[in-house]
Amino acid sequence: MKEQTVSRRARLRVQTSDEIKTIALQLMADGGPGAISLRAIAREMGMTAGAIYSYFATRDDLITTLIGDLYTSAVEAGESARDAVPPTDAGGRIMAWARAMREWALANPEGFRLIYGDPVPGYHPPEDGPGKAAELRACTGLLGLVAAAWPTAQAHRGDDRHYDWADFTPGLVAHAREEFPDLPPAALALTMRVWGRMHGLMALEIYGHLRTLTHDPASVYHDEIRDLITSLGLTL
Amino acid sequence: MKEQTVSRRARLRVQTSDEIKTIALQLMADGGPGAISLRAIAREMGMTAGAIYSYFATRDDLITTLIGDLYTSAVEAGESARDAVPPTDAGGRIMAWARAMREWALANPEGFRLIYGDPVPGYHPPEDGPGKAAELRACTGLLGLVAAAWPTAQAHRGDDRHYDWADFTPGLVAHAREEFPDLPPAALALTMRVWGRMHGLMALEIYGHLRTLTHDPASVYHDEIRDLITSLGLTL
DNA sequence: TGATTTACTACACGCCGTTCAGTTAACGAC
DNA sequence: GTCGTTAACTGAACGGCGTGTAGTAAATCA
Repeated sequence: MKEQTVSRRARLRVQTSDEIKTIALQLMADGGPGAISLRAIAREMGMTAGAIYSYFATRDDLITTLIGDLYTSAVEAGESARDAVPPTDAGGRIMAWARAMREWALANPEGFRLIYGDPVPGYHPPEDGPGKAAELRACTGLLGLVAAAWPTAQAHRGDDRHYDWADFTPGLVAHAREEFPDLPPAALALTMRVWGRMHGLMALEIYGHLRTLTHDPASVYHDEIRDLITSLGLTL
Repeated sequence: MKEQTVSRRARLRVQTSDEIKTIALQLMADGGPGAISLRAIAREMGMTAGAIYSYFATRDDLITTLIGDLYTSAVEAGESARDAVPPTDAGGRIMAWARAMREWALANPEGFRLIYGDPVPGYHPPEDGPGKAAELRACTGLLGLVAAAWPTAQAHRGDDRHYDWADFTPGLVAHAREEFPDLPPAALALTMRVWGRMHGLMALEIYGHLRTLTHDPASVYHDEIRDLITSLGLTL
């Protein structure tokens, strides 16, 4: 039973590590991202703050891990909503993704803030890491939605700037050309615009800037996504 | 010289208060919003932290004031860029506003974070106050841009939801109907969508989510705004 | 000139992240 | 089964934070 020997300690370690993350998420849920403090987590666990340093090198490390987990869960929400719509319905898949993302954000507003905002003064996300991996996965999802719309979107496009592969980072280019070999560079730019369009109203809503204006942000958002879909030459 | 008597003390007070705000903005500029601490400000001024409480009841009060100032400066940047374009060129005015906003955000990234993000753990903006006043002013600016586009935009609109005045907050409705009596409720929804569309890519860029994707976020943003303008039935 | 208001200091409280020497318990090898 | 090793954890400390409060000194007002 050599494979038994990796357990006990390791199992307890994973378990404790998960408990730290769970409590951190819970603290964040009621109290905002700023409520994530090593001391508060340790207090909740009946430990001292220093003990957490056995699991995470620093508080920012913990936050980076949390961001990765949250981002992954958001992307998975979008993916499964998208996959519930047949691939032939490109517009419907975009709407499904967009709605799922907004609903995830409304259900996890603090998570949204952690991913897209300033989680903590002084925190700066690392260039790589789980957060970036999840972001790339989200980009891939959006790129797929754009790819499905590309034939019709091309006809509806205005006089955009001409884009080269060199306008984008090598990592993204390699990834995109591997996943969708037929797409031109302009599709990457369009993907970012789609992302921005979904993100804008969502961010304003989550950060409370729409609350003082309208009682029905959902309708505004849905109209916006509908307009996005028709602007890609699709129907709903 | 009774009007003289309001000076000296009052003048020094205003001066000190301005110095506090200036130093706070400077601390924010190099160090992020989280670097705004009463102790750091006081240290920079050769005072103790407690002294600042003579000028601002709490740190959140100071931040609220800063947000008001910053937001006002952003809106003024947009307004003056817009006013440099003749009112007959509705599309050009939208582009001018959008470009000015993005340039302001790039020049004051920490200010943008302060206005639209989580400046500090635990800080929640008050429902009224200078920040909200500036936001209303920004809304008015956008509403004016939409109003100029409304005749053509109507023709290009899809099958949006029907909006009533009751879908919006009384304050906004009163303000909008006073400034632009001819606009229907749907124009308010469109204004929010325009706002969201400008905000989305800007927020992603400021928070660093585009940096790992493209070297030319400006072009993407400008294409997006161009598309927005044509979707309103305008030309550029 | 005397009373009062104001700006400010000094100090205290409890919070925070982080570090580190020391203790305890589990582990792997013999 | 015992022993050296390693990992988890404690407890105390350091410096920094926002926020109060008591007291002082100066400017203002009557």
